Amino acid sequence: MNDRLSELREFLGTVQLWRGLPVEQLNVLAKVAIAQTYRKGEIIFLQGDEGRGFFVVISGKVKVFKTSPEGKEQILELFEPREHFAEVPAFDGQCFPASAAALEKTEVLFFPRTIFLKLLQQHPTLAVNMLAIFARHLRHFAKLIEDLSLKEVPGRLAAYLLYLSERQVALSAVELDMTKGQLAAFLGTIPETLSRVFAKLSQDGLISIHGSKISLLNRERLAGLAAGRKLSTPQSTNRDYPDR
Amino acid sequence: MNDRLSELREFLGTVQLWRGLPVEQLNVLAKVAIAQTYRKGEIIFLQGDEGRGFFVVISGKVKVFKTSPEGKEQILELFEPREHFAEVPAFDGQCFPASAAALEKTEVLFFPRTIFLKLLQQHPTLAVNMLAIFARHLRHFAKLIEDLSLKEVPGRLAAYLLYLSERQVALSAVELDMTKGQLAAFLGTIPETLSRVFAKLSQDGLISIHGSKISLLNRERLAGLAAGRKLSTPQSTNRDYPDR
DNA sequence: AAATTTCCTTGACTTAGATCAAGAGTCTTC
DNA sequence: GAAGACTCTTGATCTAAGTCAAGGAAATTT
Repeated sequence: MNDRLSELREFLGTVQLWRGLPVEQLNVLAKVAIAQTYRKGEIIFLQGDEGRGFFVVISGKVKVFKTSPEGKEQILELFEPREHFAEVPAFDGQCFPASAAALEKTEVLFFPRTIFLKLLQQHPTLAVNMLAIFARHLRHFAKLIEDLSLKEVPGRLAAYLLYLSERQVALSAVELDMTKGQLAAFLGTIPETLSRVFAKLSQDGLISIHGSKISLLNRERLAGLAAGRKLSTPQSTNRDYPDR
Repeated sequence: MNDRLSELREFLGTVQLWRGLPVEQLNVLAKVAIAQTYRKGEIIFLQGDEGRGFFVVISGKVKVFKTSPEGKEQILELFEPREHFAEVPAFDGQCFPASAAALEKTEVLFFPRTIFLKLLQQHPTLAVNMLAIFARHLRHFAKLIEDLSLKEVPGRLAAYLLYLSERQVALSAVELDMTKGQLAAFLGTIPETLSRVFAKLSQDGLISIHGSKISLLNRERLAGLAAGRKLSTPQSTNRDYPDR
């Protein structure tokens, strides 16, 4: 067993989807995996392309997104090392329902659909892993639909900031994990609007901004916004439930 | 084997999820299924409720939806006889990510989570059925996100009318399968706006309306709208590509 | 470190679509 | 079949957010 292969096998063992797979199978996967490198901004696949397989991120960051004819973009999900994307087309053999591009220099492993399907049949545990992954995506999409349809941009931003502050350890400041332009596309808006909303929340004393570091000054009111309540008059600060 | 049980078993055999399940298992399912009836408008569960199991529609129609604090509603999916919903909470045991209500008098079968999980472990084919179902939902949600974020209401309506005309046999007229009010919530808007958009498309000669029957007069331009192009000046009718 | 590109912000303006309100149809149901 | 209750339509108005344009701040390249 040469070095590169065993290193690869070790990496594959840490990927959600393959959890519980015997070592021999990981070795098989390590052999059939096709390594690909993408430069910043490069397209990995386009919506409508034939879905020949799926991808695991080794390093870098990938966005899966939709675009309108006018050029507006909606990011569906972001993927970081050890995460995988495009499992649905790999599973059902239909075309990619969205496009994917590298947000920075990115290495991925590509797995052809055939191998994936064979493994899925042989190892029922894989199907359960897959179900867990699909279930997570479904919950995420349901949340995104709710945000787009029922919340305004300030609410979506507030929800995202609170989500970040849960994920990150830091006390009351969060660090944006993408550019503001990308965040705009993620929240279903455009950079100009996001910029204005940042300014508004800052003015109203809910946050303060230092580049990509955002301090959350009033979690109650941020949570209110995130729950769909409109930004109310400041009045007494720090009330538990701002008026609707 | 009494009559009601065998009838139930036969019905269960026609449900996607249980496809390929041996007859003995269908009998087990028929025994544990809990029949429930809901009146028109009645709530089946609310977003946030504990997900104790999932549902198969026997008769009637169910909407799964989200609501904003202000009362606006977004329908995520509609379910008709033989279809099932709330599989995700049944699988992962977390709370319902949306609410469900009966649109008319509806009979459902409820299956407790425990039985569902046991069967899933014993019959790997079920996991594959489930994956196919989840994959379909994911594609549907991705489409809905695209519509909400990147298309305007006329485009969403045009896409829906074309979808109906594919599904229904009729030549150039389609019959709406829900009230216009429900359609509005399905398309991410409100009845007033939908009504105006119907009027606009009718004025521009793309459709003609007779109650819930809609004739599609110009599929090319409807398809253009659905693809995200703006409604252009009528000029010469029936051009393949209206100017953007 | 200067230069070039990318990213972000701000201002003035436009617009799609929501809100509020009032009628007009339609369908139940008593 | 009259009464009541939904459902749909239309008008007037409002507003969140998109568009267009320009300047400034960062970051990357050479």
